[in-house]
Amino acid sequence: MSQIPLVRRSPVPPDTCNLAKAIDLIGDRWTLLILRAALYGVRRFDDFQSELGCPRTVLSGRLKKLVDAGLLTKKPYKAPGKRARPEYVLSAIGLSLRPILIGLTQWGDAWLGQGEAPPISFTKAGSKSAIRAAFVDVEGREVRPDQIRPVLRG
Amino acid sequence: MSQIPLVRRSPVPPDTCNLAKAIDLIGDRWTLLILRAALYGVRRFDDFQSELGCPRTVLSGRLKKLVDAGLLTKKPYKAPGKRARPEYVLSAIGLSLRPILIGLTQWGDAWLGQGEAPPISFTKAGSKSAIRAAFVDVEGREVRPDQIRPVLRG
DNA sequence: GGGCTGGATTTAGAAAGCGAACCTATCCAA
DNA sequence: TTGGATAGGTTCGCTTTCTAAATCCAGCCC
Repeated sequence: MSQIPLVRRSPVPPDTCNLAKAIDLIGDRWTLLILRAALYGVRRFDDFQSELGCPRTVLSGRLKKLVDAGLLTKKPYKAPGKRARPEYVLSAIGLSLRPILIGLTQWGDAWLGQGEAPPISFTKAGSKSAIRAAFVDVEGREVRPDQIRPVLRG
Repeated sequence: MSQIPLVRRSPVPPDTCNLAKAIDLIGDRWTLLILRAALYGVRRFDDFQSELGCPRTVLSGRLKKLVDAGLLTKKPYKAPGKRARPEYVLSAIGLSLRPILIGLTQWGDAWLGQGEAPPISFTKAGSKSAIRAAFVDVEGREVRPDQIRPVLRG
């Protein structure tokens, strides 16, 4: 079980913590659902809207925020015979959230799935066995959770 | 860059997706900040409150939700000469979110840290070199992001 | 008993969420 | 050239949630 030792305060105050900053930026229901859809390949306003079922005003605001933050890039596309419209494409910053959201998916599969087989899983290209989120050292070897030690700077 | 192919709809509708369920449960600012603090070892109502600076009513509600969902366990503690009070301790379910939040921390360090050295990092016990969140196959060997393939059930 | 302390609830005003209707620019067809 | 269809986005009221501050409540101490 490896209990975490009791503290009265976290070692990194929230206002200098990059986790807290990340939570500020993407830590709300609609933003996370937008990123989920984007990572599956959704790119267009109305597709997001019908996927999420959220108010258009909220969607519009969230997309703007994500573009401003650099997670999404707004670029025009043009279907033949249609007018040009903007498309919201994940940038490298946004794409790099993929492991985190896959990790959260697997966490949900394990604990919230009510025993059902997960609707989606992930494998290594050319293999059939599942992969999972974990920690690795510099050489890419797994580090088990009880081996993890936080190190404060300074 | 490996662009994600355009889709009009995600392959897993949000209402059967365990990622969406996870987002519903923990995908809000305060809940995530509570879990962050809990993973650092914070356990008590007032400590959470002064750590987060959130309204006590919100904190009380969120703690209840997390206890109901089984991420936190409420158990009494007693400081000598004080009355017994509840403590909110992470369960195995809650603890298993650690890789995800560390992953998000490192994502924030990489993209939101404005070039500053991260205030906290993580190493393997007995080592000095940093570890990072990644994917591994069944044998515990790293799988690089471009090697990941989603597989739909059925 | 009376103060102290740490959890937790009440209340009233501020902010964000919500659904539906509307606006706007472009392409196509008549 | 006018009219409709379409996709992106805004405006408008209404409801819910968030917030801050005060209050409550149960023990433990003296």
